[in-house]
Amino acid sequence: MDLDKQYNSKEVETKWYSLWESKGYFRPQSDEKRGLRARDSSLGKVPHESLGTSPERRPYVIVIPPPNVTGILHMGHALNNSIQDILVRWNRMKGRDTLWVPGVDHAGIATQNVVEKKLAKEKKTRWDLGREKFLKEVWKWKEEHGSTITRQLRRLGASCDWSRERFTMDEGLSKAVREAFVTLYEKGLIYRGNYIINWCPRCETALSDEEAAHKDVQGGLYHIKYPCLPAGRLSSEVRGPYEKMGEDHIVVATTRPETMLGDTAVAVHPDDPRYKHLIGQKVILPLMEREIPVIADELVDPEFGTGIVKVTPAHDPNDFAIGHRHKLEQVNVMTPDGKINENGGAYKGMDRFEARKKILHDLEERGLFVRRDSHLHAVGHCYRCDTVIEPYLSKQWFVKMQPLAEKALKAHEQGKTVFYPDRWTKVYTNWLRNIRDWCISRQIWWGHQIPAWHCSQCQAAGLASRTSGLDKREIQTSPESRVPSNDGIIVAREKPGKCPRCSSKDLVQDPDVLDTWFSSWLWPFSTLGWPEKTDDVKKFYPTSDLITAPEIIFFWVARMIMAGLEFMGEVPFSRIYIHGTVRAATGLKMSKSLGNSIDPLEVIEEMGADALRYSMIMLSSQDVFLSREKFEVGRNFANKVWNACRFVLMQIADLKEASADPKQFERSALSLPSRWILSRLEEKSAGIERHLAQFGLAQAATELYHFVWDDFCDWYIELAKPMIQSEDPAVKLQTQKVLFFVCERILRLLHPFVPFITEEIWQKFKERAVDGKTWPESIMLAAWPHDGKKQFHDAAAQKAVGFLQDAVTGIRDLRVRFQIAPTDKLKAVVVCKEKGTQEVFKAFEREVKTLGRLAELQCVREFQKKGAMAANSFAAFDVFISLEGILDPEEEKKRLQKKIRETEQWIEQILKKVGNPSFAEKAPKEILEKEKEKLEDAKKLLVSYKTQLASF
RNA sequence: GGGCAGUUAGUUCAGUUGGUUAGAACGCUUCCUUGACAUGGAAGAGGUCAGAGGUUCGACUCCUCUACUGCCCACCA
Repeated sequence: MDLDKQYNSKEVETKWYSLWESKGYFRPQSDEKRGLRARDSSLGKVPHESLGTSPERRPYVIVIPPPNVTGILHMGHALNNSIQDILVRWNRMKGRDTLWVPGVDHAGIATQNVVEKKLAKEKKTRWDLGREKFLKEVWKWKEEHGSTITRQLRRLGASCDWSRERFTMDEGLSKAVREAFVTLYEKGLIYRGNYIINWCPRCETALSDEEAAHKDVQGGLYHIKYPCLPAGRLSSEVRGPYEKMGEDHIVVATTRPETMLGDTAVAVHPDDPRYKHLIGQKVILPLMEREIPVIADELVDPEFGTGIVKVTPAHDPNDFAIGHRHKLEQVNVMTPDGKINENGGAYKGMDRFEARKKILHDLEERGLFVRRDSHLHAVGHCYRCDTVIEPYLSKQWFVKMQPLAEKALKAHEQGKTVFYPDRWTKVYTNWLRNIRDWCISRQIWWGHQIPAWHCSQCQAAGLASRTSGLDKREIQTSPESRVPSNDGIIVAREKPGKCPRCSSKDLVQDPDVLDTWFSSWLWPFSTLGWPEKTDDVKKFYPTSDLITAPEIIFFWVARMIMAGLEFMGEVPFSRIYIHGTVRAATGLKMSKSLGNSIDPLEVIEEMGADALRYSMIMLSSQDVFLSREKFEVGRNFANKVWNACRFVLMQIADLKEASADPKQFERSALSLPSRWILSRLEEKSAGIERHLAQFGLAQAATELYHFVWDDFCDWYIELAKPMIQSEDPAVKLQTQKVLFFVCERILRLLHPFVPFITEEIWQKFKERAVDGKTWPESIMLAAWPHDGKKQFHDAAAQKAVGFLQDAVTGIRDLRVRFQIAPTDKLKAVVVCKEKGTQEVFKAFEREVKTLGRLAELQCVREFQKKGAMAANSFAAFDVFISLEGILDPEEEKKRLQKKIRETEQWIEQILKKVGNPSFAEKAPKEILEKEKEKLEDAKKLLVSYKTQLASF
């Protein structure tokens, strides 16, 4: 019946989570076939309030950011999912139908890398296995390891509907991907083109702009001489000019010398007076000994470097653009794995960085190397493997983003998407306004293969573009327009039987797969069954809130909104809560590679999931800086709650009428402390509700923490102790009832934050209650205990308990100050003029005596000194204790004088404020009143101090 | 280069639309193994609210500038 002395978090957590899940509590209420959470059935009916006080009738739905299948739960996830779970549990308790769809994405590149690494240990590559076998390996890996993170989410207490768990490679979601791709293609929003993209030579795949992480790198800016070619002096002496070049050269500056092998021009600014005469001339590209023209382009910044740029259209996005304008040849000098190819002459086969060294060396030998400046510049790195990205010309699939972004912007203008906190709105809209096309093809195998088929017949017939092979990303010598090209390509939802043009059956599917985000951006509706017209789609789309970290706004949030608008005609969610980033105490991002990460699972093992959750939430008002000790706050709090409830259960052992019904209380029958705690409870519930409604989880958690610890444990329970000992059985009974009532409500308020411990305790409360059989089976199905009513509000009780707290604190202060042993029972005198205050102390005699450990408490109107006494003064009263033989009068005088000085200063300050004529004129009345009250209080205090001082 | 945050007690942070003598947690000092809890209780010390101006009767709060820290974005070779 009673709680164990020690809270066993591990046991409790496993017990309740499996019960909740097996009973189907995580499923939406509307899944009626399960017969669960039926409000009106005798099982689920809550006696004290009706469930469903929420005016919101739509279901509460959130989409979990799919964690990556290769990942494990890190602190960022723990925070994110704690927040989501709190919101879901809170809304569920408010009676809303709730749905939380969990799942993971297939993390194309990351997962493939993991499996390839495994193969590498057996000295095998994916090519050795071939596509089909390799994919089998990946699936096998996924079956074995892919559920780690979802298991960990359970440990955290996440109340996801696991029966609806999804994976981006599921058949249903794959179908959604194909549908989305084909639809966009048919609308002309997907095209295939030859562009400079971010290429990872290690993963050998294209990356989107978002997947290229730019980092500042201290590199070199190399100055290199390109010999000029005077007209008429050309091919005969190719090598000759180098030696006697004299002034006949120009100097270009570059950070990537190895790309010079692919230079097809040199550019200057058209208005640069230094170089105007060169435009139209030719220079020799050293090492390759090619003749290349000097052209003029606005893009060149005359201020940077030498003002002359080498143009490599196949290896730099700017140069690509310049090359496009000037119809330059594009010479690709690199292989997909970052080596120099056959276009690189003597450097063929060298690694790009090795080639750089060799080229610089060779240039130096020929006297063409001028100098190296140290240069800090941003270099793209693969976000998965951190390899330096190579801007690379290749044929890829793209999504035309502008039309999609415009819809999203319009929706935002109509107020359909709101960011919390508001400042992220600008980040979001700026990105949308400057959006660039999205490269969605990846040259890997793990993922959704692009639903496009190439007809060999058509391509052979020359109808096709210059694509000759599928796997070779060969050089394209002329830029293509961004118009979708149908040549030899058939895009379809399923594999076509034959080519619609030539009826050939020789069709080969495009080997590329889609960017993982191309499936993730459909998540809010693909997980509900789209493109099928399922009941779930109808009922749960659009969803309610999206909770995520800032780094994912572009990757995911913006794209989901665009997809929602495009495919569903409606934004996928209207509120977007961006929470802080979890960092190590040093301020760095937590990451395993830095060795500064804290494993949430370890924290759960050590302190419990509730402790982890509560600590994180309390810290989450902005970026969360973590260290192990920070979790002690939550652990200590959980322990406090446990023990307070244990105490309550012990105190009500003989209580027969324990109930959660608020109607059982008649104010006139209640003691002041009981009236006070009920009033506070109501007040705090409202505050917590207010905070939760606008994602103020940290404030809500902090407010609850202090209410439970300070108000309930430190004061109410302490006040209740003497009341329970009361000889008046009515007082005792009433106190027991209030203890039970308030504590049960606290459990419900706490439940969204600390689900496990509250369930464990609440079940004991349910056993104890007379009407326990009519309570719901689980606290997670109980009603949220705030209904907006103000039935317990009690200003008088709050004021009275305020006096009591002051008096007790005042006495305790005196005890400590004069080092009086706790066992010494003192005599104390309260001096107060107002009758109301006197009555309060008369009513509180027993309580003050207990809490202040007094033998005797007197309450008088006028102060009469009897021997050595010391006092603490408050505006409404003074409290004295006798200190025969302990008090040092001189010390006490000094202290009083100091107090008097302080109080005088305070009064002066107020007078200055109130005395200002403009203040009286302009300040609001309430403020004026407040200031006057303050002044009164200060004056009373001053009188007290002076009276005391005079008595010495 | 552009943008956005932050700067409050020894440390980590609160501080709601300007209006209590600026708060909490941890740490620190003193005391307490009083039958819910030492993962506890009581009391206390500790702050020119980054700096400089401005608006105002009144600024931690609003505005401007400066300094430092952090984050995001950006094609300057």
